[in-house]
Amino acid sequence: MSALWPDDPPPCAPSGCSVEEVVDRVGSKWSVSILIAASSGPVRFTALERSIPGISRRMLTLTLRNLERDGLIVRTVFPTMPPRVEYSLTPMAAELQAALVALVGWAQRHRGEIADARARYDERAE
Amino acid sequence: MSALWPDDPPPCAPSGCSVEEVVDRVGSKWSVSILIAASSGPVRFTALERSIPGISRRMLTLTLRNLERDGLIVRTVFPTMPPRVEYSLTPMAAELQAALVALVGWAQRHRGEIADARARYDERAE
DNA sequence: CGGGATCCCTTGCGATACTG
DNA sequence: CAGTATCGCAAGGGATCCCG
Repeated sequence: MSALWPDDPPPCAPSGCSVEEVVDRVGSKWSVSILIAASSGPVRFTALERSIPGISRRMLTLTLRNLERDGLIVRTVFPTMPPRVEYSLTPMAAELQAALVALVGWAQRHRGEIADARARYDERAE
Repeated sequence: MSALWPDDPPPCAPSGCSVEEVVDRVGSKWSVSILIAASSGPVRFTALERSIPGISRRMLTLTLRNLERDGLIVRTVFPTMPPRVEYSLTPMAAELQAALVALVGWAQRHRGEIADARARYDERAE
């Protein structure tokens, strides 16, 4: 077998690149918002809806279902009247929090820098 | 002004939630792969293409343009024949690396757990 | 309160072909 | 080598209405 080309970057990770898995899981528009909003303990549906500006009922439901499917969120139904449903993070998702917080922190620190870069790029292209 | 509802989770972050900005920037299908592949120093177009399995020429170009626009990647053209173009991370992107690596590490550690959760969820729904 | 069902439009993205 | 151009589909996601 031939050796890898010397100037090629390593293929993302040893033994199979799971980068796309991350993006598929966390890259949907609302996943990160929901995971962060749910990190402060069990949260109800409506509370989530209020704390995430701009999200539609439909996308909140869909994203919650996907997160539940992936084992990141636990859905608990209290059969009361009116119904009460609580969402909370699994231990696996709690572990993810640190990375997510780092990511959001980075975005906030460099928000202005990015905006400037965009403006310059767009102006230059006009 | 009324106080926030006590049981509402905090709105993602103090002073404006930039969570969606992060996701928009990093959440596109190939961004993370490219950023990681480019972290080992200046990389040429073709080298990137080889090290990211499954990416199309079109998406590589488009994603690189977006990353350049956001100030995450610098594009350097050497006017030789044949042409030679190198891509490298900006300091801002280098700072992002740590968070990205953490994210990928998390995905790899929990890959099996997630697959299991999915299988159980799907079986239960059938 | 916590959703599900539909409609519909925008976009991401792959495939393919052409170029300096 | 390092792209650009065009086509076309399928998924993502918003709006709206309905329901137990």
